[in-house]
This record gives sequence, C-alpha cells and structure tokens, in this order.
Amino acid sequence: MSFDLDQFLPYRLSVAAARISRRFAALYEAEAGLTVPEWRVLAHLDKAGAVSVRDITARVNLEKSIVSRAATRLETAGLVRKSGHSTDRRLVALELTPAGRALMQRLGRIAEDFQAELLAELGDDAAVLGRALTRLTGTEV
Amino acid sequence: MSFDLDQFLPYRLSVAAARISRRFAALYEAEAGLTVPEWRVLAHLDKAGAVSVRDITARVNLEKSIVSRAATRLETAGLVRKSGHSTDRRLVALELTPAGRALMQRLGRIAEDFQAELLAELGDDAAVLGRALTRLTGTEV
DNA sequence: ATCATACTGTTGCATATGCAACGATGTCAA
DNA sequence: TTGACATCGTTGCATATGCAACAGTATGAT
Repeated sequence: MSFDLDQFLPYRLSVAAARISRRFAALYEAEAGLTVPEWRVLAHLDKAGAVSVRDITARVNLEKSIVSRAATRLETAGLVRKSGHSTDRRLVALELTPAGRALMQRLGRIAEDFQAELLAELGDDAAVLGRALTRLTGTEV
Repeated sequence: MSFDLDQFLPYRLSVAAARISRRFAALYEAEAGLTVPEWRVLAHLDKAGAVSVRDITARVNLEKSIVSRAATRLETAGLVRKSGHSTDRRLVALELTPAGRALMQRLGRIAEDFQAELLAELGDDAAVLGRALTRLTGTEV
C-alpha cells in the first residue's frame, strides 16, 4: 500500500497551523495590517518590556533578521521605539510606544476571544492538545 | 494582566508545525533535496496516479501557482511527467516517472518511520491530537 | 594595553510565496 | 453557430524568507 499524506502528522500539523493562522490574521487585519512576525514581536514586547532583538529571537521562534526587519517596520509605524542599551552598546533596546501599547490592548482582546473560540471548538480535547504540542515542540515552550 | 503569547494556540501550533517540518526535512534532505510543496506533490501523485494541477491544489492545501512551479521543477528533475489530458485540453495530466516512484518508495519509508517516532513521543495523546487537528482543520481533512 | 575571538544587529542576495493578470480552452444559452 | 462567461495552468510582480557576510562592539588571555 502506498503512503498516505492525509494521515501524516507533519502535514496535518502544517495545514492546521496555516488555517488557524489565516483565521486569526483575518481578525486583526481590520485592526492593524500586521505580518505574523510583527504580531509576535509586538506581543512579546507587550509582556517583556524593553528587550533586545536577540531576546525576542530566542523567545518567539523567529530568525534574527526577521525580528530585525519587523522591528524596523514597527518603528516606522510608530508602534515601537528603539534605543541603545546603556552598558552594552551592541544591543538595541526595543519597547512599545504608547500607540503600540494601545494597539496591543485591542489585539490582546481579539486574541483572547479567538483563543476562547478555538477552545470551544476543541472541547475536552483542548488540554491534551496543549500537552501534545508541548511534547512535539521539545522541552522549552 | 497582559497577553501571553506562549499560551496562544495559533502561535503554539505554528511553532510545533515548523519544528516538526524541519525535523522531517532534515531526514529526507539526504535522500532528495525537496521543498515542502515538491514533497507534497510527489506524495499525492504516488497515491492518486495521473491527476491535474487543480486536483493536487485541492487535495494538498497549496496554491495552484505553487503546485504549478513545483511540478515544473519535479519534471525537470525527471521525477514527474506532464502530458495533456485526452478530452479537456486545459488540463495537464501529471504522473510519476519510474524514478519518481522509486524515490517515493524510499521517502514513504522514511516518512512512516518518522511518523512512528512522533507517535512514540506522543504516547497516549496521539489519538486525541489527531482528533483535535481534524476539528481545527474544519470538516475535510 | 593589545590582540584574537565571540557576539549583536543589519543588510545583500538568492529563492519562495501570494495574488492578480493572462492566453488558451471549454461550456452553455440564444 | 455564435458569443458571453467560466475554468485551467502559467507567468509577472511585489513581498517575505533563510542564510551568509559584514561593521561595530565586547571579552578575555597574555
């Protein structure tokens, strides 16, 4: 018997992730036309305060070049402020502007509503899905 | 309290899918340097026989332009043969060459081994994960 | 103090993607 | 039959990505 792509976990994960990402992107599209990297950087800055590109790279699973470019675009859009690190001058300190914080306030609500929607669709399976994703992703989340 | 990206399902799904895809790509990298679209087209042709670009597009969740270009590359590599459809001349009939079939034989085995590895990592959660992915992906798998 | 080495963030470049034309072909009603 | 309209696969173009190089800065041994 031949190989069945429809039962192949990497394929199914990839399709599911792409669909969910699209659904979510459609929701915040009206609020702000962000790319996925821009959204991740924004969300991380909201939680972490002033951090470097390297920190973001490590925490949100993105290439440093992608983080760098996303940060530049967000700065141009007035959502993020770049400044130099006090002691280590190689580092850039990124932080949200008031406009960035205001936007994340709205996006955070949208994201939480969407999360609730997904959890409702998943019902009892939600907890196990979470555990499975943790296992698949490796030790660190 | 602020929004937590690490608990956000679209993010976690996306990260997990990317990691697993990388792991799998590393496995078949040695066997054949395929892109993900090329791999999907190959796998579908192996199961479906002679089909059109449109059929593949519908079945493997890829843009038609991506399928078209992947098919062209696979043809250049001697893995796929393109021919005209007998009655509807708009359609292209794609099918594996003997070399393509031979490659899929090897890749299918690699994929099944990898699947088994993933299932082992997931343990009891595998079944629930499958069901959750089906729910998230919508009605059709 | 000096030098080799490592690290940070940006940029260049090749490639992949998404979307909208486009030419070619097919369908269907009048 | 003709002509309006739909469909198929390809291609052009703008943008996003991944990787390697790069300049600037820090670190640590001598």
